[in-house]
Amino acid sequence: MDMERSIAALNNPIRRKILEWLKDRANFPPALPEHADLEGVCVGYIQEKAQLSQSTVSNYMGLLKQAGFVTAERHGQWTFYRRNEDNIRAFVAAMRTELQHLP
Amino acid sequence: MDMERSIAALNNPIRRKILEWLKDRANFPPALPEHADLEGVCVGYIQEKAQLSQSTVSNYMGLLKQAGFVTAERHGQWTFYRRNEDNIRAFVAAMRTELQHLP
DNA sequence: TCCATATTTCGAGATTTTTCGATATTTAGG
DNA sequence: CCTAAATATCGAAAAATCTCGAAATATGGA
Repeated sequence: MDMERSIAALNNPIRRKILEWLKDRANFPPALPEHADLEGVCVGYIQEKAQLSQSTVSNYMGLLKQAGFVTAERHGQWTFYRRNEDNIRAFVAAMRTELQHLP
Repeated sequence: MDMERSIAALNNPIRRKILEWLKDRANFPPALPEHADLEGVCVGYIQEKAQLSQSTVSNYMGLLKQAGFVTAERHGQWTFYRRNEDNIRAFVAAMRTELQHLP
């Protein structure tokens, strides 16, 4: 759990938005039929919503991945990103422990 | 609750350390007798622990204050900073709500 | 093999953040 | 009023981040 890297990854409103969008696949266009069974969302769909250049979004996803908030899975030409709920929970817990003055 | 400003304020290891130090007055030198009844810690003591220039620490405390994590109280020449536990709790809760995928 | 598509990586200019020393401000005390 | 002490503010250089377009890589299909 690298707090430094995690907080840096969250220190950007679009990156935080992406994490929120990924809570629900329905926030993105329907998957292609051949991807129907796959978890996660491909970069192109995320880019479309983020309204940023493709390379910027790829960079963003790399930062979120390094921070452990998402995992990436390649399927053919596509990379599917999805939230890593365990790591996200662990980060929230760590923040709470570090910030809050617990008795 | 300005998440943008709050996260930016936390996006620095020394600023986070300062918030941790402020959990316990005992992390700093004993207060002067005439300050014995006052909550909070003066900038000089924080600077001593942070090992950064006076202006940097003053700037840091300003950022933490703007984010709502601390409050400042002037007493004579001194400014005493202390944690705002309510706001810190509120921020942790907001982070949890924003990040975690709650059912 | 060649091409099209999806994504990553690279290089660079623009912007923001960091951090400092110098200066200004505030207050206490003589 | 004058000085000293604590803190805040200002201005600037260095470092980091943001964001893009171009180029490189990976994959699937004709």
